[in-house]
Amino acid sequence: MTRTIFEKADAVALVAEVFRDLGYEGASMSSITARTKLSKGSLYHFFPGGKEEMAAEILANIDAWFVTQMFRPLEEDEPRAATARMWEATNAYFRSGRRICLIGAFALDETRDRFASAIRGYFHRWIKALAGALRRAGIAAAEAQALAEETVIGIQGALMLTRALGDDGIFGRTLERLREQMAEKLEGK
Amino acid sequence: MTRTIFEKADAVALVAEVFRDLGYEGASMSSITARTKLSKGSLYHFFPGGKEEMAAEILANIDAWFVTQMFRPLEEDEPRAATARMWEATNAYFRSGRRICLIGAFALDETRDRFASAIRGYFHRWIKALAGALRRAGIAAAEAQALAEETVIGIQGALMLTRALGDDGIFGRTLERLREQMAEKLEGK
DNA sequence: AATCATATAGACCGATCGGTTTAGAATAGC
DNA sequence: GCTATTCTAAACCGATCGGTCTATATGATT
Repeated sequence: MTRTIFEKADAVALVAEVFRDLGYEGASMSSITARTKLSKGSLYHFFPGGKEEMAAEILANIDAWFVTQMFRPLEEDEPRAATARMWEATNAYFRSGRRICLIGAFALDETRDRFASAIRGYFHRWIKALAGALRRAGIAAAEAQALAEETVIGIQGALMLTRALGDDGIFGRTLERLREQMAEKLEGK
Repeated sequence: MTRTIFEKADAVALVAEVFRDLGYEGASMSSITARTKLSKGSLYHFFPGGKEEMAAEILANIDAWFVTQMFRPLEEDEPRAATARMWEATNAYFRSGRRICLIGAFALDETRDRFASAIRGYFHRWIKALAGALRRAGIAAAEAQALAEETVIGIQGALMLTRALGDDGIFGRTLERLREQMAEKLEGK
């Protein structure tokens, strides 16, 4: 019996890609084992709680990435540097639109109910952190909040339309438009 | 054996709501029969091809609604009246954000592969029809295309964020913002 | 080298999946 | 009012579902 060693972090990343492709309900244990090359034994060793635990850890893992790479910088760093970093992180994470937002996808069907607080927490913190940075950069509170919301809406909408049309260009030009729109408000203030 | 009579159109609408709630993979035949009160016999009478045929007919049905209520007016009617009608139709159809876009949701997982051309066709025609109306209203071709794309992105992003945060207000204020942004470009031109 | 904890492979389980079939009730045409 | 057709109900089917379990291989500890 040959044995391949995996780290749990690898398992989380591999299973995440399957959920990203197939969705929570669409990702069956057999499709997960087939795509990740992890046996059921390995999967249930890492995730005794099965699919639900896999998804929960994946969401936590994504959230943690955004917290360190994006939310905390927005909350703590110099706002113009932090927003610049946000655009880079967004483009990198979503691979120029070829990768969907798993947390957003989960929000659209009943998977949302299982992970409602994680989903809400992620988007709430993103918007709040961004609004905070914009406010610290001198934009009025209400306008900062609205701009932050518009920005996240635009990113999510662009990810969806990219997949729907199979057009990679959409994400890049949407990000560029949102970035310029934000830059104008930052300068104008 | 009591018998309840359904029209096929009713069946399409009932099953559509189940797909909307649970997603394509999440909607099992048993959950469909339970929620719609249609027996398997009835469902397979109306849709001999099973789930896939149900979903295909639902998508066609949604598409047809948008074609008559939104796309054709945008393509043929006076552009300002047609865009005004689009905002009303959008708000009505998505029930102020409480209803998701099933076609968009399908685009996010592998369900997309089954219905790729229907999904692409729907979004492509929406953007093209809207861009055409904007051009006829005097906006330059490139700007009209970009504005149409931005608008659809904003609508879809708002639908997603509404579900993710459970906040009904998002959709309404996003629609209002997009409408005003469009109005400015229509006036400015 | 022997021991032990950890990790992997895959057979196996009951439940549920999508789908088929059979039987019977309601309606339409005559 | 009879018959043919349409539609509904639910038992039933093999396949697949998520999940459990056993056996075994590996790496760390000694």
